[in-house]
Amino acid sequence: MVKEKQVRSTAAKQHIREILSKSETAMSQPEILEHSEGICDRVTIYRVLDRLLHEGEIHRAVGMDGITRYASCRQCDHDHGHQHDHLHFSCEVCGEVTCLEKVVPVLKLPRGYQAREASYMISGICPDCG
Amino acid sequence: MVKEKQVRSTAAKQHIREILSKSETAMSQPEILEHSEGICDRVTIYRVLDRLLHEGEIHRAVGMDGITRYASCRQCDHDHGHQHDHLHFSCEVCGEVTCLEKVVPVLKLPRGYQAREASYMISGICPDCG
DNA sequence: TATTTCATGCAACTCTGTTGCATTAATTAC
DNA sequence: GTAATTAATGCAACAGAGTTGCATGAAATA
Repeated sequence: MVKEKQVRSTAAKQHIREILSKSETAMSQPEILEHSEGICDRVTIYRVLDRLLHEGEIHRAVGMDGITRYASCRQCDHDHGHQHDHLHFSCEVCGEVTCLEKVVPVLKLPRGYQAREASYMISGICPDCG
Repeated sequence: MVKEKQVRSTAAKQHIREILSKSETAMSQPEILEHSEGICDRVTIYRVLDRLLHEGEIHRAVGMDGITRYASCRQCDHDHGHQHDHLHFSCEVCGEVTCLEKVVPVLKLPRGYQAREASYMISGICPDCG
């Protein structure tokens, strides 16, 4: 019998969830920290993000700069396997990373490879900066 | 008149180029350092990789771990714009990142976005570890 | 061979992300 | 409501990728 770790609702978690759900762009830990008004430590932010990630409330994408950014799940299809395989765009001018939830790359993984997580990132110039 | 910076051939550059061309997988700076037999400093490796990247000899992909890995250009199509938009697979067991040069994701970037570099990464379990 | 200019080594640094541990707070059972 | 349980937090310290400044060394060119 495996004991499931119970999910606890805390102030930090609610706060971070709200920051992400209000954001138009995917946010990194430092960006979240800026908007958190000192509600918690930066380590806590990392840990809350991990939990939200595992609980399926948010997804992440790694930018060309190697920084992980998080975004809440919106248009993703929870009924069909809960995939977050849409494209992300990283602007080289303003630095913002945007979820392009409607753009889902099509590909065929060769035999033998088992996919668990995808990160599709294109960097360039976004409409606002172009 | 803009003076082009001349391309110089050095021992470190040749060595690193050879390491990458012999590798079956995309390599990070620490991995290259391990195979470099102390031929040069780790900072030099970063700088050489930057040069090879700009000269179009190699391409890079950022893994889910946020680490940048480099691979030499082989099957990429130099005659048609020199794109390195193939898929990369990051194994969660052995940690290796492989170029799947034959798998090129198909997508349509929305109007207004200008692409300059792409990084398509799927993590999971590779055929050797599955 | 001398000159020019690029490449290298070294040290120090920045930044993202992680870990250990003692303390605090949310659940649960009573 | 209160005590017991266990997860969450804060803090400090750490790890590792990647960068920068500067003096030195080594290609390429004439």
